Amino acid sequence: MVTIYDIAKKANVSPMTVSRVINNSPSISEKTRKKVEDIIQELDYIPNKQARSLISKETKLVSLVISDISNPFFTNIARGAEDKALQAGYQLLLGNSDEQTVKESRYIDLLLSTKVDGVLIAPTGDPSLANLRKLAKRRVPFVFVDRYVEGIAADLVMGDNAETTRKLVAHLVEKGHRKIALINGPSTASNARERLLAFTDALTLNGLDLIPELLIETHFLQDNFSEIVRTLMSLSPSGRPTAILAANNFIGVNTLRALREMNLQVPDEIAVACFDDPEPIPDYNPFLTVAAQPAYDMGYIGMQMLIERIEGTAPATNRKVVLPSQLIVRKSTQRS
Amino acid sequence: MVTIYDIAKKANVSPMTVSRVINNSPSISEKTRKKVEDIIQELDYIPNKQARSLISKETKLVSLVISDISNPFFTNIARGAEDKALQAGYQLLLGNSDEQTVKESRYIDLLLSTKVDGVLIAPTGDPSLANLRKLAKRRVPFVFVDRYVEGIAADLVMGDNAETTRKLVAHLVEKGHRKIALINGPSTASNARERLLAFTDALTLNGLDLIPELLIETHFLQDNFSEIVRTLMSLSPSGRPTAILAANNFIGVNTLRALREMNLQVPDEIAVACFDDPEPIPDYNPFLTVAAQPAYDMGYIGMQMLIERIEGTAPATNRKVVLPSQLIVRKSTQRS
DNA sequence: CTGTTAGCGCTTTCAT
DNA sequence: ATGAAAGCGCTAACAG
Repeated sequence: MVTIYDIAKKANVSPMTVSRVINNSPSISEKTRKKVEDIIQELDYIPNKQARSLISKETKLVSLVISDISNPFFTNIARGAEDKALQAGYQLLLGNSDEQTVKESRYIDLLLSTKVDGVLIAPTGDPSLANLRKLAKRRVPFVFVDRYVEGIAADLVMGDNAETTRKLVAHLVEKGHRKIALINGPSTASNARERLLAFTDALTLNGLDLIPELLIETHFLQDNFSEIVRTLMSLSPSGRPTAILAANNFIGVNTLRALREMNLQVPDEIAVACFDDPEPIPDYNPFLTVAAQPAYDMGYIGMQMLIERIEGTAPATNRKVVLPSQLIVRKSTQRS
Repeated sequence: MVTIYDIAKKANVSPMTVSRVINNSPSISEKTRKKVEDIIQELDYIPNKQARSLISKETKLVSLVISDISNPFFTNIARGAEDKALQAGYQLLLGNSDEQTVKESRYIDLLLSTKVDGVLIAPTGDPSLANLRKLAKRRVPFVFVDRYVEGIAADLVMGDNAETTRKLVAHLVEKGHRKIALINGPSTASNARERLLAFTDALTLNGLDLIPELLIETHFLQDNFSEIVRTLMSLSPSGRPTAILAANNFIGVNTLRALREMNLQVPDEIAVACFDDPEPIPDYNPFLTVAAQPAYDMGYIGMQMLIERIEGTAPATNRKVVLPSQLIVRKSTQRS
């Protein structure tokens, strides 16, 4: 391996001079700089970040901790985050938690040892608090994306859950639905809590009754959706929902699948809408009505805030960026 | 920051003893081990990987360099790669090349400086050779996924392009098509080359003429697909294709979009099929007929081979793993 | 403008 | 079973 010592020897200067050239120090004569740079070229020298980090205490590594990169919502967050990171000279470490706090915890331990400069995280839910405290204790800056955790402060970029829920409910009501079921994420997740709250508000606002049987709490990633949907549709004809609102794209798609298994026609027999677009390439074969959140922007803005925190250019108070979603009405709520 | 010196002092042992405890060295008395471990717990000590890497020459960092994480094909590769990496104690750095060799090159330079232990890469095409040589020169192991580059050897995991192409063409022929257009990727990419070769073979095999106007070479990511499709469909009625085969999901979806702009009905006026599924969650609203490659497995197996190379447990000769694809016939090729 | 010294946190090598 | 010394590749702090 070529080190600054090899360069120094060949150039008849001290290693420190080589270090200065690498770091574009101004106090280097043009002549020496040229000489050293030529030899760097010749020997194809690349600085060793490990050694540099040991002194500088920065690694130029950041991490994105999300539920599952396979979900187009998180995919786009990742793409936005990577773009911003690279642009600022940071590299992105990817971690999937699969909504499991334990997996998230193991990953955070790794990050702590790797000494990443910061973490952009969509926490699994309130139990993530312990994991985030670990970061805080070691003074590793982190920023929330999509969800936050009570009891620990950080910059936050998320969708406007209240407004988005209102829009979705309003759309369904406008289509004539008066019995709308909500298949929600776990109440330990801030976005699920906010969506539930907004949902009940929206019902009231539209003069609809709140029917407890139609409020389902489940998980964003793993559950027996067939059974959940079957139970909903087995309610007495007068109590059965005519529309289902799913709290994320994964639930939405699985609801669709469950209904297909039951041979129920969407949208004729039941309407379905959800948060987040399951389409990675939007608008190619639209079916599901969705409220699409600007995932790419969330990742990009979140990473931007994180880097500002890392580099100390962020304001002292924590920022909260709330991004609007876009209602995209498609076939799944358009009765023929 | 807590270091082994802090632990050592508090435990009345030498830093070396602490190091031995951390690394599970057998030559430590149970008593000392317990004492040290307790203090590690108490002070919440986490080993510094940077310092360790400086000596051990390994970072437990690997990188995945792909075209674009937003493409579900690559998303699934990433997920497979991350699962395997984490399982083996490695962390994954993500890099998007956007099919640009220059961007890929910049990223490789970063990786070289970060001293990753290995790289799993879907090279942009033959011009990537210089980038790969940089890795080889520094003895950074790499493995090809999806595509390879002539002139440099490495383990490889890819789809069976020949067989997949044959299946797709056979399906279209069976549906009665005799004029099939191929909208292919750039000939600098190995998969595009193999697909073109297999395509012309398949035509011959099925007794169809090879019509040069129906063989389009474009890019996997950026191009004016509207114009390409428009040109194809503007051919004389006798020369116009009745089916289009797209060389990846992105081209497939954009072809669909272009046809919609032109108010041409798929599949009634023209059939479309493509390589790779654009659906992240398969089978939720099937439309496009595709040959789905096992992307998750590609990522997983590729990472596995990479780790074996890194750890020296791989065989001396380079391995080539060719995975079969699955033809999924959907509406876009089923005339009503 | 350039060089010397010391040390980042850890492990290898040799002692004891 | 444990420790002392040296050094991985680099840079901060000082000196000249």
